[in-house]
Amino acid sequence: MILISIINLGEKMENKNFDSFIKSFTTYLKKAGLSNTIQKEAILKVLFEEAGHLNAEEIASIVKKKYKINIGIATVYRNLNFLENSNIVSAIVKDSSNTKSYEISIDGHHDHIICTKCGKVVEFFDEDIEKSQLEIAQSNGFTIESHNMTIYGICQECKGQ
Amino acid sequence: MILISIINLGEKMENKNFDSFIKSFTTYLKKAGLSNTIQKEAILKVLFEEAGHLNAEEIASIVKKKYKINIGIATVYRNLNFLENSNIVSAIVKDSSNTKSYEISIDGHHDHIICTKCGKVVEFFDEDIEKSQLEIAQSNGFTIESHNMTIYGICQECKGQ
DNA sequence: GTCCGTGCAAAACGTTTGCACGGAG
DNA sequence: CTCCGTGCAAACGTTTTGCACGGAC
Repeated sequence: MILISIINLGEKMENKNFDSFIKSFTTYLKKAGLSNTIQKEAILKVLFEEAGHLNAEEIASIVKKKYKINIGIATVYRNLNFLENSNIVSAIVKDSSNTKSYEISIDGHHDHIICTKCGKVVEFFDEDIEKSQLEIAQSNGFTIESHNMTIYGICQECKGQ
Repeated sequence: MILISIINLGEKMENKNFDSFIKSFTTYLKKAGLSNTIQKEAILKVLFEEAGHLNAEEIASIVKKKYKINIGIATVYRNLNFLENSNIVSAIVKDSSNTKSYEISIDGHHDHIICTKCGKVVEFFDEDIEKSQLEIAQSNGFTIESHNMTIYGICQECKGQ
């Protein structure tokens, strides 16, 4: 039941601006008996505005600089974990490092191509791959919860050099 | 050039027994100016025989118990990194923990479905997904180096409970 | 004798936890 | 007054690094 409202929140986020997103978010928190804070909002705003894939340290640093809010790294991790479990943000691991990078799920689900040279991340969504995954999981008796589809390679610019 | 011989080694490994595999491996090391050691062989043998997805600690522990070889965890990591870069072993991350598990690439490339409840790993290979990935990468100007396709879900047995 | 790979221990890294404080209801 | 979320610092688990030793050539 909680899961349903979480997923709905994720879906409702599409095509909205940040203010209305925060409104839904606060409502969601209240329903769960939790309260919104300036830190939670700042983390989300950074992910919303930077639109990149940021790790916890980067988020903390931007929050401090841009919004002059004192924020502890533990708070960032606590909130990112909460947001990830609520399907509001999603995490990817850029190869070679063991660091998780996060992005807001506002554009709906997509997968990633990452350049192993410059780190550039390109997003894509492929209906066929999604369908194949579902079939594979089903034929193996699995119910899909999530998946991670990341392609690593060299981008055009880096090939040119 | 180094990369080519590495990839060839990976391909040549299919359908061979461990002895001939080690022979190719030693040749590959010699070409690269490196030497084989009892530790390298033991790590590979464990991955070859156990056929599961083992993390560094597990590999070290099995090497010590089964082959009575003293091996330091640093050596295991050093060799696993080398083997991964040489495409001889590949790593997956079982969700929630941040630990890498390794498997030998002897059966050729495949992807994984992991049960988030019991940790069971099922391997699969899907021609259509592979093809789609190639097309997506190309249309974005990328040359694929590798990819990670992991589906997380609940397996039949865990659903039954 | 030189060099490379090792074991050990310490360090580094990303992340989580314990605790006391402060602000909201 | 209570409770929840926070900052800080310490702890944690995984992985990497520095160093000295020993064996292969």
